[in-house]
Amino acid sequence: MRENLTHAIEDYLKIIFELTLEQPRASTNAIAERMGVAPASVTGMLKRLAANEPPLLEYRKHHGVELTPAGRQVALEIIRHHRLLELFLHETLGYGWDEVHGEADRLEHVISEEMEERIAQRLGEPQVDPHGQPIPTRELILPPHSTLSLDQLQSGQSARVERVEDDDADLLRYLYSVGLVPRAELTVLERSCFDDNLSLQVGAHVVVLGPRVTRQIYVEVL
Amino acid sequence: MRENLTHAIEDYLKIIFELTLEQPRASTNAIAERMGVAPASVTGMLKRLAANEPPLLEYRKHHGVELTPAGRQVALEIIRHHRLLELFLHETLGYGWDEVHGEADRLEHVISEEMEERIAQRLGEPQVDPHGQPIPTRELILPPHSTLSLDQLQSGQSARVERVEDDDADLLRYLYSVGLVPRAELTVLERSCFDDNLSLQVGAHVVVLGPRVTRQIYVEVL
DNA sequence: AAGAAAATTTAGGGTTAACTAAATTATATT
DNA sequence: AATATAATTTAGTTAACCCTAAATTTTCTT
Ligand SMILES: [Mn+2]
Ligand SMILES: [Mn+2]
Ligand SMILES: [Mn+2]
Ligand SMILES: [Mn+2]
Repeated sequence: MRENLTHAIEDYLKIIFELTLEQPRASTNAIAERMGVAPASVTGMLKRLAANEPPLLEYRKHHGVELTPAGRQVALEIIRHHRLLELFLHETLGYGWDEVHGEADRLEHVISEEMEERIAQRLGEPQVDPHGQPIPTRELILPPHSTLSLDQLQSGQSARVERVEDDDADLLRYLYSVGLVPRAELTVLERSCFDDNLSLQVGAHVVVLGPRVTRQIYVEVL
Repeated sequence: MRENLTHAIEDYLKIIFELTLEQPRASTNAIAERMGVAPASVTGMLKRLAANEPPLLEYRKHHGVELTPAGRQVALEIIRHHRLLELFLHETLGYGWDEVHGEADRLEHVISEEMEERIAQRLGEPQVDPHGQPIPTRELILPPHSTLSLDQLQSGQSARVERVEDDDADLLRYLYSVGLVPRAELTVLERSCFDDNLSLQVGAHVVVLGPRVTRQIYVEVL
C-alpha cells in the first residue's frame, strides 16, 4: 500500500490528514505553512497526489484538497509509526516528552511494518503516545479523542487534560513545569475577554495562558 | 560534520570504507556492484565527493578512490550507527541476527547523535554487534579485528570464529543452524585443493563449506 | 607491440522535490 | 458592481540521483 511513496509524500498526507480533522478541506497555503515549503511547491505535489493510481486525494483548483480513503490510510499508517515511536523512545531510551517528536518525525518513514509490530507488542499495544495523542490501531482506526481545546472553556468550568500538541519542545517543557500533562485536572478561574487569556487552577499553581497555548491543549469537561 | 550529506553519500562512503579495508583503493565497478547502481552513476558521485569542501575522497581517473580523513570519519559514524542499531534491535526488540541488517541499513541515516548516544549507554557501551563486527568507538576508532578469513586456513588448523558478514540473511540462518556463530571453535578437517571447499568440525557437526561462504567468516587461529 | 577485453568516463535524459517571479483566480470591501 | 487584497497556480530553474548508450582509456593476451 505504501511501497512507491516517498518521505515527502508521506509528510504531505500526514499534514493534510491533521488539517482536515478541523476543517473539511485543507488549503494550499495551510499545507505550505505546516510543511515549511513555498505554496507553489504544494500545488505541484497536490497535482501529483491527485493523479496517483489510486488517487491519494481529491484536488479542486483554488479550493484545497480532501484525502481519499487510500490517502487517509497512508496518513494513519505514518501517524501510527510516529506515535508508537515517540512512546518507544520515551519508555525504552528515556527520552523526555519534549525530545521525542523530532526523532520520531524522521524515523516514522523508514521503519518496517515488522518493526512497528514489534514495538507495539513490546509496549503492550498502547493506545496513547507521551502527549496523550491516540495511536491508530493496527487496523488503522483512530481511537475517539477530544476535539475540545482549552481555549473554548468558560470561566468556572473544570476539565481534565487529555492530550497536547507535540511539535513545540519549548512549550512542552513549560507545560510540564506547570503540571499541564495528560490526566491533569484544572479549573478555569477567569477568562479575559479582550485577549482570551485563561487563568487556570492546576493543582496548587495558578497559571495564566494565552490562546496560542490553550489552543494546543485538548480536554474533557468534568 | 555530517549536516549536508545525503543518505546516498553516506552509503557510498560506508561502502568505499569497507572496500578499502581489503585493497588500498576502491574501483568504480566494485563500488557500483555493492551499491547496486550503474558504473556511470558512480563516476558522477565520485566527482562530487572529491569536489566537496572538505574533500571526502581522493579521486584519480581510471584508478579508483581512497577516502580522506574527513570521508573516513563520516563512514565510521555511519558504521557505528549501523552496528549499534543492529545490537539494539536484537537486544531490545528480539530481532534475530538474520533480520537486523536491513532495518539498520535504513535507520543508520536518520538517527540523531543523541539517539546513538542513548543506545550506546543503554547497551553498556558495547564493542561488537550481533555478528561479532567491531563497533567504532564514540571517538570513531575502529577496534582491532581479525582480517583472516576462514578460507585462508589450512588442514589441521583450529580457530575461533570472531565475526561474519551481515548482509546475507539466508547465509546467517544457515550458519546459525550449524553453530558457526561468533566465539564458536572449529577445526579444519580437510581442504580440497580443486574447489577450495573446507570440511570443518564444529562441535559435534561436520560441515563442508565452499569459498563463497568461508570468505565471509573471519577467525582467530587458536 | 598490437589487438582484444575490461573498466571507466562522457553525453544525454528522466524523476523527485524544492525554489522565485509573474500571472491568474477567488474573496472581501466599499 | 467594481476594485483591492489574498490565495493560488503557472512558468521557468535548480540540485540530487539515478539511467542507457557510446566513447575512451587502461590492462591483458598473444
Ligand atoms: Mn516526517
Ligand atoms: Mn505525539
Ligand atoms: Mn544505508
Ligand atoms: Mn553487523
